[in-house]
Amino acid sequence: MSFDARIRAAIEGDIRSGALRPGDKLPSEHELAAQHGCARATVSKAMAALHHAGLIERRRKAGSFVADQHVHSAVLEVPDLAQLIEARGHVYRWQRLSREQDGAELHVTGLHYEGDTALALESRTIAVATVPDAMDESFDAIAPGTWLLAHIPWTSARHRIRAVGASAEEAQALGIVENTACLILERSTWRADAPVTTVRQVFRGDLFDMVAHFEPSPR
Amino acid sequence: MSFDARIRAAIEGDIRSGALRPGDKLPSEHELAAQHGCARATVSKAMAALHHAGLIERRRKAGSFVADQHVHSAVLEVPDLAQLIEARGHVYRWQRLSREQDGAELHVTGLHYEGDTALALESRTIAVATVPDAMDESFDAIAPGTWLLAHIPWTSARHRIRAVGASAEEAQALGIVENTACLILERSTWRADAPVTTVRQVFRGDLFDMVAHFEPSPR
DNA sequence: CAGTGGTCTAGACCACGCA
DNA sequence: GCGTGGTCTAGACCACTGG
Repeated sequence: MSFDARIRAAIEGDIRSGALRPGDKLPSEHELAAQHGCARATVSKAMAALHHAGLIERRRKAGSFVADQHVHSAVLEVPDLAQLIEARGHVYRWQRLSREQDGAELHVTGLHYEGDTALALESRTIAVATVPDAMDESFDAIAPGTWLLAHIPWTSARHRIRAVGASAEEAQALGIVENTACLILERSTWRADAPVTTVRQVFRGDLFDMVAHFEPSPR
Repeated sequence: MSFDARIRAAIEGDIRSGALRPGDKLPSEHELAAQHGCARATVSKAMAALHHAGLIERRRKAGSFVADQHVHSAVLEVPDLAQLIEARGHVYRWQRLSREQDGAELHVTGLHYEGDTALALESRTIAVATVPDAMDESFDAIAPGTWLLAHIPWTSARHRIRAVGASAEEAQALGIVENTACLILERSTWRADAPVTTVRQVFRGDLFDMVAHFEPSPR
């Protein structure tokens, strides 16, 4: 194991086991370098990684300290529906319901099927100004999300997750009783501050959930 | 700006703007060092950061490449209810409903209030073996989650998010109609592989949602 | 002011994996 | 083989900030 990994593992272990508690002061980079018999640059790299991972706080002149606990963020797995459904051993299918152009916006709705069951209802708006190629696409055979992933460069996104009773229209499309609890995922996506797409997916609450992990460790 | 940040910004900008597309090859560390007039170690640090952020892939002998897009994870903000409610300008209150010890497990249920409205029903199990101090705590005035944050060292956690219609008991506790759509957050927490606590929180769907951000950039 | 982290250099050696 | 990234060294200077 590299010095880098060894130093990180040693400190992370002390924090996890409780030997080091939040607020405790760590040795200086100089001391750690001497202890481990390596150069300060190597210690610096390890400490930077621990800092980046949120395990420690660092202050010039004062030193490095074990960070306070903060269970307030987790890595959410945003599902790629085709992948998710096939991983479950079922057949994925996209059925387009509508496609309308309204000025600079393209509106597409459709259903994501897991086998013969409608799992999610999607309504999407695509900003034609940012993704002009979308105008030439029918989205008849390919889901807009899949198509967009392959056609637009990097983006940032904001997700909102809620629980809502299905409306009459939503219930009918999904083949469930009105007012059944559904998980709503709304996602807005940007490319360098230009809006790309906004999507609302209504999932059958009885068939779908989301999972998120919180790992305070640096991978 | 440091060389490190300058190099990262240059490459990230090219990726974001679309000048560099997924799969494109980046210059070698040697070339980048020459281009920017700095040492290879500095380039290496910048590239390692871009790799860690998921923007590039690196293969020995082959070189570095712009990574494929993958919108499949996001940072979920797991709410600290007291903070969240006070940020909304309301008064937060915890009301314990029950506390029972069952062998090595401590079971606590209660309500999280936003002003006079019950926002969430919580049922929690605490592993006494991992957190013995919990036996001396009534959880009458302080929510178990808040208490645990201050009393246990670092943990990992798994979250599951679902939409479910409220059961009769849940509906009564929350003051809503049975079968109303609710957001369920289940969280299990560990300390170094030892279970700490499992909690199930039932949120009123009409009053609560969760937000997550996806940022492909390094911070 | 003195000690800390933050950054950088100009080398070096190694492991990997493509040609 | 040989170019690539991965890691490391033994220095150095600077910026910040706490005592």
